[in-house]
Amino acid sequence: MTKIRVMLVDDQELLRVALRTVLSADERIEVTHDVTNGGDAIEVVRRHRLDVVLMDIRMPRVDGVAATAEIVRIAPATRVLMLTTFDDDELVVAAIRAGASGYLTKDVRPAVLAQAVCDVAAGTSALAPGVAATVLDLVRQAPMRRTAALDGLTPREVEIFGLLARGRSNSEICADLVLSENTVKSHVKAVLQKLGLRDRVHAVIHAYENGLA
Amino acid sequence: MTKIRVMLVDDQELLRVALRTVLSADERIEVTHDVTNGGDAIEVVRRHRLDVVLMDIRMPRVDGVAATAEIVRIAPATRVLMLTTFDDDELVVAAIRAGASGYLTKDVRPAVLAQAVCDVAAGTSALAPGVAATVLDLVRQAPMRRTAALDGLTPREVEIFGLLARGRSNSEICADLVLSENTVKSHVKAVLQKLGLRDRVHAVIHAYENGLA
DNA sequence: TCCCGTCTCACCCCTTCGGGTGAGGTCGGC
DNA sequence: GCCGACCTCACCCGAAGGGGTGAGACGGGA
Repeated sequence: MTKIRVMLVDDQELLRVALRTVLSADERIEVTHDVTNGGDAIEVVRRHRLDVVLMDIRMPRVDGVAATAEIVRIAPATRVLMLTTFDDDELVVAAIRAGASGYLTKDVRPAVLAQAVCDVAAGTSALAPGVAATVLDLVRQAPMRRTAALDGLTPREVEIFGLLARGRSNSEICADLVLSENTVKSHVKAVLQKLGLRDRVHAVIHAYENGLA
Repeated sequence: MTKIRVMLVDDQELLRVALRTVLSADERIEVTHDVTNGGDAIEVVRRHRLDVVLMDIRMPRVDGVAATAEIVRIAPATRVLMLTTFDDDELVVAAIRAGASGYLTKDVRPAVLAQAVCDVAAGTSALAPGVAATVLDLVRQAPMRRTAALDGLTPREVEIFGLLARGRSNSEICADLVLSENTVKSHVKAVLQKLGLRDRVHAVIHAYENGLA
């Protein structure tokens, strides 16, 4: 049986050594490469066949998430296992969306780490317990990216948009905000125009697609 | 230090014995109860303080998902760890939504099981590798519950609903389906009426809220 | 066979909506 | 003080949407 070919990607020399020691102790695993940043990792993936890339999410130059996206693009068969010092919600989601097969925190116990590498190599996934909770929460209540797909809107318009997204009619909005219907119509018009939306129906779609609902 | 109080819920005697043996071998864990169905489990939770409920998802009478929902309702501090023979996508999601803190398959290795019990007792979560993949997929591409929040709609109406959800106007729909606008309006009216929706805006909301978009 | 559900279409009516235009008031920065 | 952004409101218009009603055609099940 051939060993699982693993590359380590971490800017910390000490940690790379530690990981190499831990993983090499497992007879199923062979650490074949060892680089310090995402850019180099991508180069290695381009030139060699790898089973698992164990990557720190925070690194100089090309960060872990970007590197992951590129790696899964050029080598779909190669699994990426994210490694981080803490379970940051946003990074977890970003990493998963980028195509990572797992997400572990660095306080993971050696045996678990080795097992996780084997798991992802086998095509399954691995989540650290602390991370799993985060991910489960996301499944429970659809994720909401609070970014501004509301660019250029004034505060009042954002408020109007929120009501539009909830399906309120103009007359309801004017009741909600104690405004004249004409004013509401003005705001709605401004919102649609600024966001380039055809009508309130598309405003609702826009809201959901951008996680504002 | 007090031990983690665990209840086993499984209709298979043999498995309960096995679980009890495995878990009792861990000094952090104490198996305090042992029942054969969801209804009994709920009763026990009502009367006793438990840390973790280890529950089979498939059981006669009250199934695991329903029991989980009830347990987390009446005892939010009690964690439910789902146990199943295979990782069924739908059940995983149902269990998570019901409030389960983890989901393991029965082929889990004893040490991992014990650790998982401790993990969820500590407030984190546990996912079997095979299950983790399923859950990650759900995070990657927004989950879609293909269940019928479309109850009572005819095939044609479902089709119309799909277009409504995408923000198509009546005239666009009539072009899409090669129908007269009057016909489209008839269908739209039927859809809104059957689903109890006020207008197409609410149809869009309905679609997103039920994962049909 | 008849009936019912479905799909199709028509016509009328009224409300809602979106676009256009204009305008008065407030507030903060230059 | 002036200008600009913002909030407020008004009026008009035409298009789109939703409610009501009715009806012809088709097909499958009782």
